[in-house]
Amino acid sequence: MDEKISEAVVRRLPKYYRYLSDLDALGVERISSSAMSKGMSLNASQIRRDLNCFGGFGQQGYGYSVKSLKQEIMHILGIDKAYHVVIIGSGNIGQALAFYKNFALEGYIIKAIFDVDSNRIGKKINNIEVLSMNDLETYLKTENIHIGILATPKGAAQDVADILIKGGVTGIWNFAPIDVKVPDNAYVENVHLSDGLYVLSYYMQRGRF
Amino acid sequence: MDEKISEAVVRRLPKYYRYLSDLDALGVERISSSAMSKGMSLNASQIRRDLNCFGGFGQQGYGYSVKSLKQEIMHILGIDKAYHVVIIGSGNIGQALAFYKNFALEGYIIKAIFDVDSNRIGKKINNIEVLSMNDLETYLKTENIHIGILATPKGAAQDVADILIKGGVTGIWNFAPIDVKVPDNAYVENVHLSDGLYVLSYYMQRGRF
DNA sequence: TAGATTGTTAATCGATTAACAATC
DNA sequence: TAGATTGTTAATCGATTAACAATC
Repeated sequence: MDEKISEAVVRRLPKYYRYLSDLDALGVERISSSAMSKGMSLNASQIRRDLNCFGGFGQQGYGYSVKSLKQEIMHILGIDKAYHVVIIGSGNIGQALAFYKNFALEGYIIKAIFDVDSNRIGKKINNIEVLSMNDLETYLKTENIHIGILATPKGAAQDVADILIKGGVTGIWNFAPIDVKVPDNAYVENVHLSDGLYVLSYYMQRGRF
Repeated sequence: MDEKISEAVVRRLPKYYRYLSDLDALGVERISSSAMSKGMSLNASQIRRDLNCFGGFGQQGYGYSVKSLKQEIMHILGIDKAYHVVIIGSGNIGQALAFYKNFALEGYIIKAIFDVDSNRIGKKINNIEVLSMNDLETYLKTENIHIGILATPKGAAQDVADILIKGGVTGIWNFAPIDVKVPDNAYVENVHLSDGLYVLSYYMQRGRF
């Protein structure tokens, strides 16, 4: 339970969360690891092992309570609390994320958008202010921001990340096509959207083997 | 060389491609696996092993030619040719993707956007026509489309995927928060954007261990 | 040639799966 | 209690890393 938890396990947690949310929405109350196994195309042993990294949530002879397991995973992922977020860059991706309703619903509250383009500064996107990049450093001194979303061009990403980290941000969700580096006490999730398109092209061409 | 190539290897290819593109842009002509190792934070053995899945691109005592290795990887990934693409759904994500200039530059040519919203049908987004979902099936009969990008709500995703596959599409890039299923002769890349945000939250809360 | 670096085999490590005793 | 299903240990599998002979 306090062994180091592998990234493979962590990356399966959102999948469990999604699956359990769906079950819960359908009114399903309990589920066994073998039923989950079928529904999610994962091995039942793996599911039990994954969950037991965090605690014994099941009950022998019964299975797992959908509602409480979902709740546990929300808590493990840390998505049961509110985060203050800024978006840097109001281009296509920045805008799409600013408009994405689910973020607010799930507690990721977008407090401001920053951009270098003077045509955009002062405007609002989905009722969120667009501020000047020049003011980012000062802004971070007064506001308590947890997460920065990088939607800048490649060249600016690392510099902006540095400013965010210096300003106390501990999580960066990076959409720029470059691996941004952060110190050990912060964390970055590099997205690399087009990598997925390349992998898709690979399999379309070569088949699955 | 004709062993089954593991998905782990395939998912590293875009990373190699990005790194080599950067080197090439900087005018670097040759690189050794150990230099790549440092630049990419990957083990040098792993790099040599990965590349040798596809052929012996290096030269003992010299290393790899940046330009030709980049070219080889482009070819392996199948991104050295043109793909015809349709986007389904003209919401936030659909629009952002429609506006994304790099796709066209890299040979992913967006031929049309489909939507159910009559307010959007007939309009243009970044000079690409928005057509009615009702016409998708017919459209696919006359046009040769390789890739469908799903940017629909969750509930519609699987149905639309089925129509795309029936219409001859072999690759689906799915942004809807659900795992879409396709037959064995097609391939789907499920994106699940918010999973990354959850994983980010996890590490922000728990640290890396 | 001597030095460098690959391609590849062998060793290690970690993740997945199977098995089963514990227990609800 | 009997049946079901977990939690967990042991076995297997695959991926990563190390080592080194081949060779440019």
